[in-house]
Amino acid sequence: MPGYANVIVEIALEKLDRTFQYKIPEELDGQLAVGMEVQVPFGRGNRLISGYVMELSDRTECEDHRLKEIAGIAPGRLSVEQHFIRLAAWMRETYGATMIQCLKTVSPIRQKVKGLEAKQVRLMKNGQDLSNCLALYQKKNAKAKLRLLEALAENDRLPYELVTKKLHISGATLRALQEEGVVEILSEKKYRNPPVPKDPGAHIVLHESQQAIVDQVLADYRDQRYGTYLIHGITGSGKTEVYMEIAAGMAAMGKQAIVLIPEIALTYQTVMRFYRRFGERVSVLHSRMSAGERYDQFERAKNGGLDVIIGPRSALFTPFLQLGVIIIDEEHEGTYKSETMPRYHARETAMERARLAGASVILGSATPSLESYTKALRGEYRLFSLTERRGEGTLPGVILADMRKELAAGNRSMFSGMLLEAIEKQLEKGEQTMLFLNRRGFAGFVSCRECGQVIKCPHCDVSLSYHRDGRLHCHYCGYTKAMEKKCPQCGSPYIGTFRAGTQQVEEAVKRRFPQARVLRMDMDTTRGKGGHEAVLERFASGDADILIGTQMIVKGHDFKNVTLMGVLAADLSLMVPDYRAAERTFQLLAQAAGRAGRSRKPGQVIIQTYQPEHYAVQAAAKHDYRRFYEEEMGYRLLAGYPPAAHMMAVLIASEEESLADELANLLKEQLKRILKQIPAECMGPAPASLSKVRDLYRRTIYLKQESQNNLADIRKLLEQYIEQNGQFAGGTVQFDLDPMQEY
DNA sequence: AGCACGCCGACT
DNA sequence: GTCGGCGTGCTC
Repeated sequence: MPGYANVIVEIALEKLDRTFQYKIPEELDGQLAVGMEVQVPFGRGNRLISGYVMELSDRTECEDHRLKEIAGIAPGRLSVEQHFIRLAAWMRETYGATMIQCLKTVSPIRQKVKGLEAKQVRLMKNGQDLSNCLALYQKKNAKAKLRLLEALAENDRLPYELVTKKLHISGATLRALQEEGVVEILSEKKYRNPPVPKDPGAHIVLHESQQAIVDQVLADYRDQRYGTYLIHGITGSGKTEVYMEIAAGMAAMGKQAIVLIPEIALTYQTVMRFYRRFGERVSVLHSRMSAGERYDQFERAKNGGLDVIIGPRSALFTPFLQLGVIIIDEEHEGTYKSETMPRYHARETAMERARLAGASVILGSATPSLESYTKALRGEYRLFSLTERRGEGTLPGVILADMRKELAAGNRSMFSGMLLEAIEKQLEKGEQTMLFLNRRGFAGFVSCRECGQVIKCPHCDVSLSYHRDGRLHCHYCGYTKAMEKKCPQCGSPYIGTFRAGTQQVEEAVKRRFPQARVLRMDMDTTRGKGGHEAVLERFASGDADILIGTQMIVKGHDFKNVTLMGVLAADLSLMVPDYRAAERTFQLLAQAAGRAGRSRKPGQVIIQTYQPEHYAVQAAAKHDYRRFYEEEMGYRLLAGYPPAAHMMAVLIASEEESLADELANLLKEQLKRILKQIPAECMGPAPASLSKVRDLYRRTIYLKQESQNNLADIRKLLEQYIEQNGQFAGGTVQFDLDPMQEY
């Protein structure tokens, strides 16, 4: 039996990102396990605080006499906590962050104190009393107290943070003042009501291909085969119904389901269907929820009050005691990757949680990520395909409009003749049109409007970006050259950065079709609560003939009367300097192409492009995922990009530009030494694509290696180096495994 | 975060 | 000298 336990203490301070070793007393021998909550004596006063067991061992690095004994096991301990501690440890190992950061991400327990309480300091004296106090402290030379009272005399309530940080009042001084009755420390609690469920009890009849998936997953689960399943289902093939039936099957066995969706606001319809099916037993988390509301829902989940939870990434950490399945809808979406530390991917983390809990994972998408599809082909995931549309809808016909020909024919407007004609007809028929402006990656890439050629980095096969210094830069390797005056391919002078926004499109449409009623949906028109839904409701109710928008209009909304989808600048996102550019483009186009004609009326899609021959455009137009996959995978294999290999971005940031460069070079030098032991391809340092953000100068280094473990080892060595080197105090270094975006 | 230690100026 | 206040650093 191990005699020692490494415990991480329950203190909301990141400086304590380490474990403390305790002796295990005889009476607790054999009762402790990793993840358990325990009471330990801590600090000089030996006050009892709670902590979590991180590790059990029978050896110690400390001299034995310095170690204290664990006082006892915390009451109300639960096995979920155990999973969460292990999950946090896995995240730290995989993505590189502090244990505290990982624990905070994973466990609502740690967040509750901070999230629920907004601490304030309030003055309790006024008038004569106050003057007396001030005089007294002046006499006693109590400078800190005086400083605080003067500040409070002007404003009798101040946030706790401000008092301790800006006014430099220590906790000890504040407590003394509270004892004297001069100030009061308030902690405000905020609770709000959970969302209200609506009309439960609807039932669904599944198509046999759908039923087959449900049966297989549930049968495997009953046989304790907890696998991962990828459902590749075209838009409208009824994936959501499959999810609901699997969740219902789990609920019947007393097991719970977590359903992850990319953005709650964009999948309102999906959420409503779950409400109708599960009523009180389902809860929805969304990003606008306060920490308190979220915590309430987690409590409900823990107490057995829920069968299903739906939410974004963070819903993955719902403390269900009998987790049966984790479902990830639109698994290819970039929002599943966290942009703050730890930079975890919800898909991978879901697998780990499922592994710990003994649960199944369902991934669903019309356009699976290359990562998932590759694993499915290798047999690591069970692959299901749903190839038929539910109901009467059929896949719309897709026409490509070659914008180079339009230009050659003298059409310099943003609409092809074909699209104008089609819109005209729609207006006559009284049917609705959506215009999708693919504006992802507005970054200043440079393209030729005659031949469609994009200027690329000779070393990296990504587009070069035009910077304000008038030169072209590669964000991966740092290569730079002067701006071209003519197209290097065809010599055309019509070369430049591409610019177009939804506003310009709206104006152009209004000019061309003054009689049409036009709605625009973008960041500007949807700002504020319920902005998306308001615009979509208006369009759905027939308030407008044409809806213009970016990404957000192609996701998850079914409009019965929309029979034309026009895609402007389809290839815009092909030119983003990112190895995932083609994948993103294909996903967006395929989604747009599946959007129109979702009722009895047949739909039509017109895609305007400067590169009609590009495989991402071609495959999307033909609704042919497999063709896209083969081409793209060939490219990834050739260039060594994920999923053919793993990649890690090292992000260096500093307020001082020279220091950012210095640190980047220092890391590169150290990397060169490390790479002698663990070989890997290394690119950079280079300025990040947004080389200055919020007054921070940013530099990047990229690493490629076949094994994820090797990258993790390199990261650990770099972390060690950074910790030992004092020069890194003026900057930050972050690591991002298999980044979803360029930096 | 909380607690003790040690430094520093003021006062008997 | 000594006392009280205040910043600093450590916590198995």
